[in-house]
Amino acid sequence: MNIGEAAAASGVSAKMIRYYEQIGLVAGVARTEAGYRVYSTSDIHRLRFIRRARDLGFSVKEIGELLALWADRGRASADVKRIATTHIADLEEKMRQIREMVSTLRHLADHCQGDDRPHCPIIDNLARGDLDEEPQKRAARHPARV
Amino acid sequence: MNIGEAAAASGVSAKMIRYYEQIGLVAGVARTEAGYRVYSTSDIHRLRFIRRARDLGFSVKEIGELLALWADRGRASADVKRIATTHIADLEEKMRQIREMVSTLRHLADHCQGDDRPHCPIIDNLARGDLDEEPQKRAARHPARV
DNA sequence: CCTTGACCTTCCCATCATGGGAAGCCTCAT
DNA sequence: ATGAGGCTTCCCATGATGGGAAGGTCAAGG
Repeated sequence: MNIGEAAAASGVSAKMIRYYEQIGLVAGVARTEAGYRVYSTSDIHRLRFIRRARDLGFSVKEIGELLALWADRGRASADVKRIATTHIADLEEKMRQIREMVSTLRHLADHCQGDDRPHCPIIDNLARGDLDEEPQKRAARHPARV
Repeated sequence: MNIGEAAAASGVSAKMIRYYEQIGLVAGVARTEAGYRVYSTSDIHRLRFIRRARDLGFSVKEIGELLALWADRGRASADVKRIATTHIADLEEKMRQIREMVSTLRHLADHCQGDDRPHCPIIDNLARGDLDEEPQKRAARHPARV
């Protein structure tokens, strides 16, 4: 199987397949004499695993760990679960941040006339919004970019 | 005011202040003879506006538009509101995606024993999870990285 | 047998917002 | 005058992804 067919079969773009190979997420596969990459069905399975994990928002680093556990017949399911629950917590933290933004924004937008006059609570809030609602909240919020 | 003081006063790091200047979000400010940037209080206000907008998740591009509207005494509040509501919709879309991930993951994690045995529904799902629940859903999901 | 188009290869660049760090200059307090 | 700490510019890295160029390869049809 060519990389193009592998991409179609796995749902991972050819670009990304090469990238995953480069960063070591998938081992270098076989090559034809001309240098074309050749994929086996087990390579495809691995790529599908990766794609599914990406769809669930796992980082490449986490996927590497999951792949290792997948291959490890003597794994402890606790190790898998730990990765998953940590990831869930990350996602929930992001959701919390977004929810807070949305609630502030919606409140402001609801009070904006949205007509052709200049007065606008949204602009007002940005222009004189308090800088320091709760300092440590900001500090906690800052690292995680939304 | 030096850039360091401006950073402390605005909540925007010196690095980012220089960056915003470079991409034109803030105009080049005055300089001392030695080349040090000097900030006025109105510069600080602008930086605070930017920081507040960043905290609400606006992109740099959107902030540029908001800054222009802020400066425009003849603006229509409808223009501001449009930017805000579009942004709200973006955030809500992200939230929806994350929520879906979390719900899948939580379901899987709830059924994982988390002990020292290898059996694990999380790994099983990744390994043989359907690739194509709803193709167009995936397509819609893909562009927006979480 | 040769051409053509669709593939493949590598390499470089861009995104977006942010931080790290080096090399060198400036300023202020001692 | 000296040293600490600030400032300057410049380059690099992040994470996951796409775009595109230059050039090699393969298969099908004339």
